[in-house]
Amino acid sequence: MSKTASELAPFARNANAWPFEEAKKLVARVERTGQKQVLFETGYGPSGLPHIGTFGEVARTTMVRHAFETLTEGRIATRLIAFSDDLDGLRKVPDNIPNKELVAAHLGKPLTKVPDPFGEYNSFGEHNNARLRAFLDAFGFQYEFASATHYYQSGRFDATLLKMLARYDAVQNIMLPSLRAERASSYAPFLPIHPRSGIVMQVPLEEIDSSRGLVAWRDPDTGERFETPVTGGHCKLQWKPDWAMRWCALGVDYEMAGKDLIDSVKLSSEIARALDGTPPEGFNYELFLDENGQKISKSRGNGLTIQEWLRYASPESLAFFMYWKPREAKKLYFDVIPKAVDEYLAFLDAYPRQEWKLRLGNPAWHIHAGDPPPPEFIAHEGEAKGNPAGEAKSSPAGEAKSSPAGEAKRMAISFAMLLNLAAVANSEDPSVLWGFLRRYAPGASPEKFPRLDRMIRYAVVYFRDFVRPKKVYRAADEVERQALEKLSGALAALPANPSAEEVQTLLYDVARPIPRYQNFAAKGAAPEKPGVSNDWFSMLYQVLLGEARGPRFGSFIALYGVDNARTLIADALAGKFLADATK
RNA sequence: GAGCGCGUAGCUCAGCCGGUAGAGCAUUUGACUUUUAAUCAAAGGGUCCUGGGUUCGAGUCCCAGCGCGCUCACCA
Repeated sequence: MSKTASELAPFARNANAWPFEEAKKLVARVERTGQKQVLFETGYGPSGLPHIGTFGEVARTTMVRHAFETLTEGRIATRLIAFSDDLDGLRKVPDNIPNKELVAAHLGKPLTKVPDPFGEYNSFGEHNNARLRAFLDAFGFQYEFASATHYYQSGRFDATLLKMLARYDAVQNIMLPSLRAERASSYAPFLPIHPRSGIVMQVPLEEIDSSRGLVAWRDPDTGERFETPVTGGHCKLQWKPDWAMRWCALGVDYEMAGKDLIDSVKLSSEIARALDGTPPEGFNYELFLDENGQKISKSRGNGLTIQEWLRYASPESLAFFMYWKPREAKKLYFDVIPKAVDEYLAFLDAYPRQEWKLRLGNPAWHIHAGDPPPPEFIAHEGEAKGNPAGEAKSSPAGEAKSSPAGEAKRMAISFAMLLNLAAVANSEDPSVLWGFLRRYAPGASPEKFPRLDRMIRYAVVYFRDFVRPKKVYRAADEVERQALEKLSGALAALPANPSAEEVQTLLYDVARPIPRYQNFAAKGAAPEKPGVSNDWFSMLYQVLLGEARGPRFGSFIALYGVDNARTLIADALAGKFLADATK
């Protein structure tokens, strides 16, 4: 299944999947500079609890990183740092925290100086950092964490900070034209941290003394004058200069950013050049939109949270969503989940059959760092082939016949199909869905198909939250009511655990004497034994399941359980579903 | 105003390095289970936004235009 690095590299050089296109920019950079290491960066703002965009940025950056390693056959070391801007001043109290008043008393201070409202860490900043790391760790991302506070205070930025002070005018010449006159008059790239209050000050600078490495400013309240070194964590930088300084000080080679930051990247890049640095490679991905085409924002709470996605589908499907068309504005809301799941599965399914050229363009390759798991599929007719883990692995791409001769027809179960099944079965019980699947492939089981089992569990949750509320039930009229009551009674009289056939026969027998459902044109119908029309079954679906169509009803009841079915009938007749529908 | 993106079947979209327009859903028809879900088979349906250009050949590349959407221009 796998190829050695040197065998893979030629394919990688011809690959045009976007992570490779990005990685090629880095290869060119490395060839230009002769550097032996490449540094990737992703950054996190101070408001910073991890969210779906955080996942996307790290996942995408990781894909580029892996593509780069493939291109260079692992000869160039790579690192990814997750940089937290925890020295930024806290601008407002977040809504979603306890002890707001405790935090409010520290507005304006660096996050690492604000007490932790959750009482778990030394500071709010450290709390957020811990959350970020836990989040990234949960997905198994490989990264090194970096704290702005720590980096500033350790002196790691000092040399670059001093350089920026020396190039103060150049930086201002870049920044000022981008600002409105009003803001420009007071703008300074250095934000001194007030030696007494600890607040990150946004004040005009009275003096720039690069020989002594400090800036002079005045407290706007008291008028007191202070001189503050730009080094050692006594000054924070404004955002765009900060970004530039960090790139230069750390030697960042790659950082991607959303399209809303295009102008910022441009300005920061200019500043980086003014510091004799080379801005990183990178690209601008599109923002996600909500169902109405609006930008997703944490404050507005529109769109989809990562927790919500993961309630309905796997992390891999989310990674697929992030891989797919990063430059196009995509809507991110519940409806896209089933499609993302199914497309991911389709790519996973195709992977073993593909040649390497195609494999390197297959999202599954990028999502799984070059080693996608084998697809699961169940087989029709009698024996389901178990999961072909070994089988798929041992069959090389080029010669992979779709299936050995005589093997039953294989079928990948899609999320859409499971949702359909859940809808018609009206069930949140995974074992009911498994029951339906076993009718198709008797050998199938959760043990043999763990991923399918997981998907079924996701599907029933999705069904419960999104599909079931859309069901349209109708009320039974008098004839229908009597028929259903009769059916319920007849079901009760059946022996325990009836077969699907028995129930199906019962259904016909119950309907046969009812004039509305008689059909003399039916196959095998006779005057003394009328056939049963479709209307009977249609009524069952509409009244009991809220669907226009449904499963073979005898099979359904046999799987669903006679008692459950009788409860279903009772509830329907009691108008329970109607009441729910009008809510 | 600037930047980014989009415009292909009724709907949602795919179309990689130019080579006879595709899928899913929807619609219609058929197969199968005592007629009904899933599944399978088939059919209908397109001025690829418009106009130029390059080319033997353009949905695809280039230019211009039209329409739509988003982002930025205060802070990160």
